[in-house]
Amino acid sequence: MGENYSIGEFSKKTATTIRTLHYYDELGLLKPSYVSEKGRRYYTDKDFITLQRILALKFLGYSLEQIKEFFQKKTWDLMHSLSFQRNEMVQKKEQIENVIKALDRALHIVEDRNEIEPSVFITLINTIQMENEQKEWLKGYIDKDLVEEIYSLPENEQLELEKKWVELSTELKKLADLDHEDDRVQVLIGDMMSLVNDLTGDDLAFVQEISDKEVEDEIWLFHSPFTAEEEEWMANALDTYLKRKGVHLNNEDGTKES
Amino acid sequence: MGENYSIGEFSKKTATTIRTLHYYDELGLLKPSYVSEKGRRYYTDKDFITLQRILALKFLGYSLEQIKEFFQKKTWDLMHSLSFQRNEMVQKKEQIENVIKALDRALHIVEDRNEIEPSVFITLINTIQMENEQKEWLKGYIDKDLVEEIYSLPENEQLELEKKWVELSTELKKLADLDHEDDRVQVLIGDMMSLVNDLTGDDLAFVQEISDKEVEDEIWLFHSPFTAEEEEWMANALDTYLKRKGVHLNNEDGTKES
DNA sequence: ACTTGCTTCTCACGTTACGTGAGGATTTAT
DNA sequence: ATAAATCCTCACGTAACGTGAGAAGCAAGT
Repeated sequence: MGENYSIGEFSKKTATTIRTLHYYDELGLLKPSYVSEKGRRYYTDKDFITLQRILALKFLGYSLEQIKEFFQKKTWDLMHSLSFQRNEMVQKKEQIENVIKALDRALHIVEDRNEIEPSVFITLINTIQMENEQKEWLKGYIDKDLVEEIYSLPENEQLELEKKWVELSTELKKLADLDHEDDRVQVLIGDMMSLVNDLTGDDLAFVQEISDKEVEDEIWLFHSPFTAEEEEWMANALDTYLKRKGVHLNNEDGTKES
Repeated sequence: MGENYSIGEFSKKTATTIRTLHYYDELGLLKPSYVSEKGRRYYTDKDFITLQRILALKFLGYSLEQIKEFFQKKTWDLMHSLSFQRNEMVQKKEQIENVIKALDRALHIVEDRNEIEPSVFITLINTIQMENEQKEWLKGYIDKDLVEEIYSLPENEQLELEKKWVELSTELKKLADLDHEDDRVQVLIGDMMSLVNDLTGDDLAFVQEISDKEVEDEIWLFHSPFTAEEEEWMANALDTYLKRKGVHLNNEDGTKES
């Protein structure tokens, strides 16, 4: 009951390490009730209660420094303190949820194809990570409602789109040594475009718009998975594609039969 | 395009502090493409891509050390790595959710009564924190199904019970200088008992059972909000209560009218 | 050439809550 | 008394930078 425990006994009873008790002593958070002449620490039941307090507050996410203050201050606005702490924790939780979401999406894409281009992978993560910033950024370039629409896709459609995008990007990178007018390339470019169309409706022009914008002074928000050379190659391929498409459209508009 | 950026320019473009870039250089994570004779660092677009990779992986919760390894290793089991990371994050999330739950319950109790006995408060947090450990512990003493039943109460009932428990504990502590046979004390003890009854059905004996158990060698899992003296006082009050109740019960059993 | 002013450089200590020895003193058991 | 536990006090290590301190580099104006 009213016994004195050596630090070893006390640490076993409380499932706390000796080092931790030393540390709390050093901080002045929990001084043992009795210290022998030659410096040995002895704890009592009273100290146990103090330790419980410390552990409880630590569990709630307070730092040892804050706990020390609580112990010293007479007045402690519990209500305010608790709800503040709650906010902190909720934020942390949301942050973690974002990470989990990103991991899930990455996993979904990686699951069948165990190999993935690092650059494509990184771009994907960046896209997920900066979804919100990107939303704001994109709103500067295309219609706001459209942006909201893009990001309000149902979960699984989003996943499928991402998957397709990864596949196409990967394939395109593989073909980067072919001529940009090669049919295989043009097919992929076409697929890429129709993927974009799925998102943007039929506003093909928006692709051009975006690529023409000035971004000199801004922070580099994201980069494509393609190198500078690949980007140029793709730009050419895209030009070719649009030209042919234009012709094709004209054909359709003019004479229905080729 | 293919420019060289000073560390200041680069840090602005990438929204990364200079110190961070210094640090990554030191770790060998991101060495600037070019270093002048007198030690000035100059970065290029290639470095930007590397930085993006670092940031993306950091976002997913990897340490800089791990990221360094990823960069060095030829083979990188992405699938396994990602799902492992997912588990880690989910655990973290659950931990935080527990904390939030505890904060919510504490807030609910504190909300009207802005003042609360520290000892009562700590006990409450401990109770919440160690709910699972307690469940296992209690199962050693009372019926397992009963334990499950206690903890499977609907959310709001749980909250109300806790609230009542805090109120009663607080009131009891206030009356601790009165005689344990005082009627006001006995009323509170009665309330406490009926609260316990709400949880345990009519098994009054279980209170006795628990208090008689040996706990000498075990880790101290929890403590009551009462001091040693208060506990003795309460034990006496409880004795008195049970005795009177016994008489009363006998009365009821024997002669229905007093 | 000199001064002003801005940028960058390299130490190097501070942060948080302990973990992990090192080396010596003290207590307990035999 | 001697061996075996236990405990003591330094004191460095951790992760990812933040934050000066003091000195040097660099472009521009006088």
